[in-house]
Amino acid sequence: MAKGGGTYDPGAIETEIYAFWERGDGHRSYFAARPDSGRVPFTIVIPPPNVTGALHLGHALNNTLQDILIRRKRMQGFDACWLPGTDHAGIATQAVVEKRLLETEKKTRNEIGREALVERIWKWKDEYEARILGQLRKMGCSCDWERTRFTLDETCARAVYETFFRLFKDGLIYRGTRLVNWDAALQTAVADDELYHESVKGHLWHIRYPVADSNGATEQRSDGGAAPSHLHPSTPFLTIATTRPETMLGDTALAVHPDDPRYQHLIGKHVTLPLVHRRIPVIADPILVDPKFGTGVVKVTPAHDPNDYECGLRNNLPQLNILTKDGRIRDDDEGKRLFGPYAGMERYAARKQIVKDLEAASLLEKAEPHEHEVGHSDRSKTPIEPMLSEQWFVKMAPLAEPALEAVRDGRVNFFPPRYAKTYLDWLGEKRDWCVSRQLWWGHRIPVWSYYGLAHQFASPAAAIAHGEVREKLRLRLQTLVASGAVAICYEDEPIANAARLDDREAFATKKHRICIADPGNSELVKQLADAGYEQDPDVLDTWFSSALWPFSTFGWPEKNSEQAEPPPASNPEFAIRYSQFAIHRYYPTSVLSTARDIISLWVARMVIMGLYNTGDKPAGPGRVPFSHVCIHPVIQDGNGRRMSKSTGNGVDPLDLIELYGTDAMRFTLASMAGETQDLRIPVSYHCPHCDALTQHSSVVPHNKFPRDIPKVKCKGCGKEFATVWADQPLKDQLGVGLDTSERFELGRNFCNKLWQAATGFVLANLTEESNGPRTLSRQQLALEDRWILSRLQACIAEVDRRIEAYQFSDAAGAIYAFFWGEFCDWYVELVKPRLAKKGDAAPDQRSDESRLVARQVLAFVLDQTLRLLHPIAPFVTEALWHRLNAVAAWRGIDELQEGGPALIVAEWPRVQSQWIDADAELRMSRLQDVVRALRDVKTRVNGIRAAARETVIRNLPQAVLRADARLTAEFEASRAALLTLGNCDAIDIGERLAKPPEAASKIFAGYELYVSLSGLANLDLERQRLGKEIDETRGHIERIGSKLGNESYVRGAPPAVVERDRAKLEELRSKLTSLEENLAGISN
RNA sequence: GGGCGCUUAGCUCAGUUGGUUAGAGCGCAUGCCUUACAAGCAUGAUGUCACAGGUUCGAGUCCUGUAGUGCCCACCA
Repeated sequence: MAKGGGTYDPGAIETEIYAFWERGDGHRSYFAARPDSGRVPFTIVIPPPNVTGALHLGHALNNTLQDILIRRKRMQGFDACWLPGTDHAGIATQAVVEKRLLETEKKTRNEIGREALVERIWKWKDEYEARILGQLRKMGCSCDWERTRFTLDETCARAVYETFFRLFKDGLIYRGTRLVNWDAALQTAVADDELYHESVKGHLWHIRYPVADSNGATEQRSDGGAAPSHLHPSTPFLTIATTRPETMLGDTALAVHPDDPRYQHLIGKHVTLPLVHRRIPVIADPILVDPKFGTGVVKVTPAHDPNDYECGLRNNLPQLNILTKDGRIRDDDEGKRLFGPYAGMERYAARKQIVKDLEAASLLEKAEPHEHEVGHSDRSKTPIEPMLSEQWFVKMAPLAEPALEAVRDGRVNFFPPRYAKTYLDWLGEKRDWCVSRQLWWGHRIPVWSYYGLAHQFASPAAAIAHGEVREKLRLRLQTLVASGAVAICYEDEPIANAARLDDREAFATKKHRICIADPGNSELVKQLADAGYEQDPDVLDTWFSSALWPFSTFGWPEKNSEQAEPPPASNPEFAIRYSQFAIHRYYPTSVLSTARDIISLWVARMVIMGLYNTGDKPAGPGRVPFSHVCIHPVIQDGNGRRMSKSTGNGVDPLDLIELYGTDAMRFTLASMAGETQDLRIPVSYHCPHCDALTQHSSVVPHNKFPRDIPKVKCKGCGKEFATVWADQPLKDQLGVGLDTSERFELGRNFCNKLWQAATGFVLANLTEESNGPRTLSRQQLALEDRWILSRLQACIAEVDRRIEAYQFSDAAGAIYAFFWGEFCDWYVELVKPRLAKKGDAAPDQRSDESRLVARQVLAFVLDQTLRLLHPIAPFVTEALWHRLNAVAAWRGIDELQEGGPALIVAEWPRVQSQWIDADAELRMSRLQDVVRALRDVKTRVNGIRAAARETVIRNLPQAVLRADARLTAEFEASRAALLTLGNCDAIDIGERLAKPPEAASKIFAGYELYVSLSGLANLDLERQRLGKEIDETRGHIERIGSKLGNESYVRGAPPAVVERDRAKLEELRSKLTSLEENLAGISN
């Protein structure tokens, strides 16, 4: 082969190989699950990526790991089912589409309306879903594409509505008030994760609240001590501090700590709310109040502060909302009455005015400048207001307990196990789950409300007609409730059974809500609308549908889902649905792979819903959705920040694939995916103009919005270019800088090494002669054959053990070390002489036999390596598999096996213990010692010669290897290898050989190597080296000696350890003697 | 503030129940186009295992504390 004959080019084969897999066996894709195969299923559902944008490196990692698991199980003969899909991601997606709408058309969602907005979001979803699924394909993911789901598609929606209905019927869903983050600009609630905090310069205002029960007299403390200084003797007051003075309008109490001696006498008394003169009580609350902070008095505004809200609940305080939806002080009747002059004012204007008025009334003690973090809406960039609103909740207490139990009793296991704590701690709080969101993008809550007799009818006839419509509905509802298609809830009474509907009067007058199991029943929906019902405008939390993902995707609650028997072949349509919705087969899934940050948001809720839904009966004890949860590390950038799109430091895996190849990316990610540490990957931009690298995201501020960094300035040429996250026009205009990181060279180099070794050596040596392989016995194998086969068994065992434990980096490392460090570096080099053909110089003695055996071992080891590596690096291994099949269809040692048409479905390697060979490994390690020693001597000789401007030598002329009789025979058998690999022209091997003059030496346990340096190099460096080694050896002897001299060590340590140290000491002493002799021998 | 990790070579990280002289990749140094591979080969150098105590015959490993760092959760009137 020509020198420098090209490197592995992944781009050339990846597309073709992926198409090959998708074509499959001509009947079905190799990726498709085979529910009719009779094999044991192995299922993974993908954590559905958000359709907000493209995937980044974090997704690449997670999906690589899942593909590793699924591909290995497929090869092990399981019916592997990896279900792909995407998540509608509620607010996140709606927000990006609204943002774009505003940017491109200057319109708000209210201007275009609910339907039009939702339509646009669907378009966005189609675009990004396609991009995401395309990325997964490029990454080589072997998903069963026929099963691709979307959390908002019809199949998933059915499960959502069914679940909501069951919860509703079981009384596990209720309406409650909750503080939400209110965006007054967009007039919507925003989720916690859509907030960002920004430091705002404000003031801490200290306000005096006069004590109201004092009759103007000095309050006496119960212990008779002096009043605190801030209690004015004539008009006592309490001072509070606040950053939002306008919220005082909503105060319904002041709180002090119950043990605070300063305020004991005031607990239970009242103060007057300044300016608006409302009496509010002074209460004691040990949770809200820290007596050491500030004045130890806190104003309580339950309707506008989360802590105050909790305090209000504890103390039965009224919740007084002071704000309108657009951020003004309320000016409805109650607002006018309570807030007087401030009613109707914009919130910040009100703040200003209130401060001014307090000052005027001498109730403002002081105003300190104060910088604090204020929550802002990611979408409008305005400060959010905590505001009370009515929401839907799921009761967690009864649901959480079984889910806790499932982890405690080991039905669900976390890997690494420490993450079980995260899960248990969070679920243990059993906090009710707010499932409603004030959005348009999502599953609309399937509840219709009737608000009693609110209708104004145009005429008496219309009223009568309406009554008839309602009566008809009532009768129908009775049937529907009885059949379990509808559930009804009267005001405060959670569940009404069908009998309640007998009460026509109540039905006509009372507020009630109707939850229907199938909101797709348009005829019923219309009937409800006609009868004066309104559907709840909100949608469900996106995690609600995510929680159902392990079974909603398989068609639950499809009827056939509980049937275990296959459908009759005579009904093809049913057979397809059966196959598609094979929940009986693929649920519970086998393993879930995800990052740790959504253990509570997602993992816990899947367990809850799985247990709740998948029992034999509705709401019966169900099955856990997976038995293993694999928590993989988080990818960080070079500065240790979590990699994500929103932080602006995300990396598109396609960039890395373009630069390094898919297998290289996957192998590198797998190599880095350890159990304890997150992966830090410094990334740079590859300038499209000048190829220079610019550090990635080194200056992106964490909290600033927008976080997008679509433009980057090149450090090399100074030109600007776009990042992959930029919009297309910008990309076209500036060119796109690809993300890159030299970390991925590890994988690229390994893939190249595999490719070169396989095509350039193994396959090249298999092409000639066509004798097929035959079964071989141990006697026919050379030392290196036995050794590499033994090492191969160790590698297989290690890879198995590591993948089973989700220790991916160790699995990748084991293959790397075996193939590169043992097979390529040693076996290939050892076997080269045996492959020399007749007529070549210096053919091996046993040429024919030996050559054929070597070829067979080469083919077999490559075969096994390709199988082992395939889950991690699927493309290059599959490509080589086909090439190997072409030249050696049958492979094996003592048992032959045909390669098979596709590696993706080839059998996973098994450890064959008959090839584990400790003797060969020991002999080989001695051979390696001698070879390394010879190379070392040569390198040092050449170092001296180069320094002296002499030509370097290619080979050492002569070496002497002194060993006992047994080892002499052993080395004699490997003489050729010693000479070739040790770059040595001649070697004497024997028991009592004379040490050559002026010799460099290496001392091993039981054998010594000498190389005369006469005429090659001066001896100074060898003397130095020996001196150093002697020092080291003496130090070592001293350490072990003193250890063994310590009686308590000899008594306390295990005998085997002591024995080993004794032997070691003996060995070191003899080594020291030799070293000293050698040094003396070359000293003047 | 609570919880969970991390701190080992210049960089990124391994290091199993405590037990030989603490390892890998990259980088570095030297020499090599040795007929698979320069994305390569060979050889070599590089460590106060964050710090301070403790347990032990023996600590990178176990315990306590300190400092730094990252993530998750809760967030201070």
